Amino acid sequence: MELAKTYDPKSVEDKWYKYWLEQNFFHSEPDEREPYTIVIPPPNVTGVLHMGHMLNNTIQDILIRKARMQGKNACWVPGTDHASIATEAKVVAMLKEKGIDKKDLSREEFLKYAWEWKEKYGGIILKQLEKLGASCDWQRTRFTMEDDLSEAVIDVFIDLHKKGQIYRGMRMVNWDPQGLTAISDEEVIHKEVNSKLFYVKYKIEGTEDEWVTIATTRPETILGDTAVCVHPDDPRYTHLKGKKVIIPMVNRAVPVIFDDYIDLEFGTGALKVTPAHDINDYNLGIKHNLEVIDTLTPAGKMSPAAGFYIGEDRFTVRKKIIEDLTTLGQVVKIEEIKNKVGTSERTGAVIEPRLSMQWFLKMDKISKPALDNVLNGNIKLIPEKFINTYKHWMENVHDWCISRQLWWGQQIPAWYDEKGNTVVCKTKEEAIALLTTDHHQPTTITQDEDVLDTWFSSWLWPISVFDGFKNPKGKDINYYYPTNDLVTGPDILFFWVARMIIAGYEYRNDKPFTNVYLTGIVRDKLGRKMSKQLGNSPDPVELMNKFGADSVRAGMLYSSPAGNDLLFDESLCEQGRNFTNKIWNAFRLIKGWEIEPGSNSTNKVAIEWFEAKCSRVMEQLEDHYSKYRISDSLMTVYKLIWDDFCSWYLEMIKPEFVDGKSLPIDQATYDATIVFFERLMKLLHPIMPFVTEEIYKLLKDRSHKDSICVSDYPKFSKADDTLLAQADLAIDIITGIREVRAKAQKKNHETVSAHYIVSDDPLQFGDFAAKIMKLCKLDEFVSGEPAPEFVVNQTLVINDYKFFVRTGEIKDAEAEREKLLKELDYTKGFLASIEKKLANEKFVSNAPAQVLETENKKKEDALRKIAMLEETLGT
RNA sequence: GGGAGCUUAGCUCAGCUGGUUCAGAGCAUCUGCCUUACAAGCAGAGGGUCACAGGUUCGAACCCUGUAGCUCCCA
Repeated sequence: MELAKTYDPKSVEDKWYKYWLEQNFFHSEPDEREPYTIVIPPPNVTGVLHMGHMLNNTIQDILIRKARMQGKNACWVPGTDHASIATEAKVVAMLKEKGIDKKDLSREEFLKYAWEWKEKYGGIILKQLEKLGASCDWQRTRFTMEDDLSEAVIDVFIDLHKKGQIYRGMRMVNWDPQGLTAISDEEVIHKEVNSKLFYVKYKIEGTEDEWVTIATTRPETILGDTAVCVHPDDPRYTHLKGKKVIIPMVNRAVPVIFDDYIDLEFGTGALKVTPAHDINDYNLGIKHNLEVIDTLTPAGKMSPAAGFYIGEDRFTVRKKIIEDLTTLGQVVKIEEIKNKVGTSERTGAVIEPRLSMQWFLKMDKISKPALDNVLNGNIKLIPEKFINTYKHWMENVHDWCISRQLWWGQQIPAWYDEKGNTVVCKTKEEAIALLTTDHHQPTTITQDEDVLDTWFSSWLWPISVFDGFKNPKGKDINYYYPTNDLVTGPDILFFWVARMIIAGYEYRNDKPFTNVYLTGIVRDKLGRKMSKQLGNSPDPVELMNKFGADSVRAGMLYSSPAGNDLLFDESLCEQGRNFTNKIWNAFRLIKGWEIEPGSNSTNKVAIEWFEAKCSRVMEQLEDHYSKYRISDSLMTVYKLIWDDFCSWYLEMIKPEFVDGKSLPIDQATYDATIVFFERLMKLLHPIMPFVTEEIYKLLKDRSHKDSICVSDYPKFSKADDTLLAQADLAIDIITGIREVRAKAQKKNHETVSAHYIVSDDPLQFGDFAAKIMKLCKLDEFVSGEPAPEFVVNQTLVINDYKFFVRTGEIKDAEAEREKLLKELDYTKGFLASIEKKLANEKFVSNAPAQVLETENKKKEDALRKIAMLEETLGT
C-alpha cells in the first residue's frame, strides 16, 4: 500500500463523520449504564460559529468522547436558543430590505416571517459543529421556541406567578431605544467613555441675579428636571432652604430639596433631579414626592412633554441645548471627564433608564438554594475563583425584569379585560372564566403584548431538553438529570448559569449539573477580544479547511489553561497540523516494515519500558482530566506520542538499514508496537477524533462497526519504577554522548566508541546497553578503563558513571579540561550549600526525616561526582 | 467607588502541602544535519534578579505587609 507522505485531513474528516452518524454512535437512550450528560449552551439561532464556540465545543466534545469510551452512556444534547432581540432585529432588517415595515405587519404575519427566517438560517451553526467533529446526539436537537419548550416556559411563568414570585409593576428599567425593549440589568454593559461635564446655572426664583450651578453630563434631560438637590450639611447652600429655582428654557419653578444622598465632592454639590430619566433621581423623586416628566420617547427622541426639540434625537439635542443655553448665558463651564455609560448587550445602543410597566421575577428567596449549593460544593465552579464573583452577585441580586417589548419569543400568558383586570393563565378561555364574576362580564380580553426574556427559556434548558416539565417522572429526565458537566464562558455566569441553578432547585429540587467549567475568552495574539469591528477573528470554517478540524481543535487547546483567556494565533493550528503529520509518518514507518517470525532479545527492554512509560503518563493524564486541565492533557499525550513513542521507542526498535533496504522486524516487536500505537490513538481520540479514527482503522483489519469512538479507553496499571529509572539514565547517557558527537561534528553514519567505569554496580542502566549503542551510533561500548592507545577525546560524568568517548578527532584537551573544571566548580558549590544546611542544627532538628534523607543522598552523590571529576582532571 | 485575580525564559503558560539537582514545558531562537517515516522533520545548544521593597522561617517562586503595573466583575 502506498501511503501519502503527508497527512491529508480533507480526505479523512468528512468520511469519518458520516460514518459515525450512519452508525449512530452518538445517540443515547437510557439504559443500565452510568449516564454522562452534557447539555450544550444553546448558541444563538442567528449565529454563525465563532472562535469562542470552537473552544467550548471542543472541550465538551473531549469530555463526552472520553466518557463514551470509558463505557458511560454519554449524551450530549445540542440545540439553539431563539435570541429574542438579536433575531427580531435581524428579521426586521431583512423585512426592511424587502420594503416591509414591521409596524405594518400583524403579530402573526411577523412571526411567520421570523419562522421562515429561522428555518432558513437557524441550522448553520449546528452544521458547523459537525465539521468540528462534535459528537452530539443530533436526534435530541432542541430549540427554545419549539412547542414543548415554549409550553414549559409558559407553565413556569404561571406557576411562579401563582407562588407570588412574579409580579408586574411600573419600574425604572434599562431601556434599549434601538431594540425598543426593556432589558435586564445583566444585559447592560458599562463602558468607560470620554464625556463632557456641563456646568449650568439655574436662577433662584424671586431674585434678580442669584444662581445655583449644577453639573451634568446629560443636559438634554434638563427639560425634565423637577428639583435641584443639595446636601443638608453643605454650607454653600443653606440659604436655599424653602427656595425654588427656575429650570432654563422651560421656565419651570422647581423646589430645592435637601438629601444626604448628595456627594459633596462631585461637580458643584448641587444635583439636578430628573426622576423620569435616572434611577437615583427616580428614588429621590419618590422620597421627596416630585413630579415625573418623561421627556423622551421610547426611541430616544424628545417627547412633546419636553417642550423643545420635539422629535429630535437625544444626542443631537445634547449639543443643541448647550448652544442655546450658552446663548442664554447660563453655561458656566465645560469639563472633560471620563464616565461609564450603559450600553445594550445586544444592540450596542446607549441604555436609557425609563419608567415602564414590566414583569419581574423576585430573586431574593428563589436564589437561596442556588447560592448555598455552590458555596457548599455540591456544584463546583472551575476554576474556583469564580465562586467569589458568583457569591457577590447572588447576595446582591435584583429582581429580574423578564418582559421584553418584542414579538419573537413566548408571549406572556397574562390577560386583561377592558377594565384593566388581570389574570395569568394559559388560554383565553380560562382567562374569560377567571375574569367573569357575578357582577362582571368582560367584553374584550386581550393578552399581554410582550414576550419573555430569552434567558427565561434557557434557564430551563437542562430540564426542558429532557421533557422534565411535560413529563417530570419521565425516563429521560430521571436518567440524565442532573447532568454532569457544563462548559461555558464566564460572561454568562449570571445570565444563564446562575439562573439554571435557580430553576434546577425550584423545579427538580436538585442541581442541573455538578461541574461548571468556565472557559476563557478567545483573544487575538495581542490580547484583544475578537470582534467583527477589528476584523481580528479568523473564520473557523476556513481554519478547519486549511488545517483540518483536528489541528484546529489542538490549536484551541495549546494555549488555553483552565479559566484563562487564550491568545489565539493561526500558528497554533499549524502546530496541530504538524502533530497530525508526525503521527501519520510514524504510521507510515510501521506499515513499511516487513515482518519475520520470532522475537528480538534487545527489543524486549524497549517494549517493557514503553509499557511502563505509558502507565506512568496515563496516570498523569487522568490527573489532568480530573482537574479539567484539558490543555495539559493534550500536552501530556502530545509528548508521549512525539517524544517517548516516536523519538525514543521507535528509534530503539527501528530495524537497521542494510544495502539500502530495511531489515525485517520481528513479529513480537511488531505486535507490541501495534498495540502501543492503538493505545496512543485511543488516548488521543477525544482530542483529535479524525486522525485517530483513520489510523485506528488502518492499523488492523477491523469490522465495519469497530470504531475507535466506541472502543475501550485504555486503563493503566502500576508503572515499573526501576525500569523507568534505568531508561532515564540511559537517555541521559545517550544525550551526553550525542552532545560529544555533535561537538565533534560527526556525520550521522559515522560511529564513535565509548568505555565506561562505574563506581557502584550493578548496572544501573539495565538492559539498555544495546539501545545506547544503537542511538549513539557506537561501534564499541564496553566496561572498564580504556587501554592507553584508546585516545579519549572527551570524558563524561553521569551519575555514578564515567564515560570515555573516542570520536577520532584531534583532542582538544584544553577545552575538555575547562568544561570539567566548570562542572567541578558547580558541584563543589552545590555540595557546600548542602553541607551548610546539614550543619545547621535548626535545619536538622526541624526538617522532616525524608528531607534530611534526600539531603544526605544529595551530599553523597555530590561527593562521589567530585571524586570522579578530580580523578579525571588529575588533581 | 467596591471586590476578585494576575505579574516566572523572546511569546503563551505550569510550578499542588514552603523542602529532591527546582527554577520547568510548549512554541520561538541559534548550531549542525535533505541520516530511506516525517525539513510540517532529526540531533544538539543557549536563554530567567520568579514585578519591586521589606518581613516570617533552618529553608520562600510559594506564606505575610507595602508599592507599581495589568485584567476582569459589580455599582
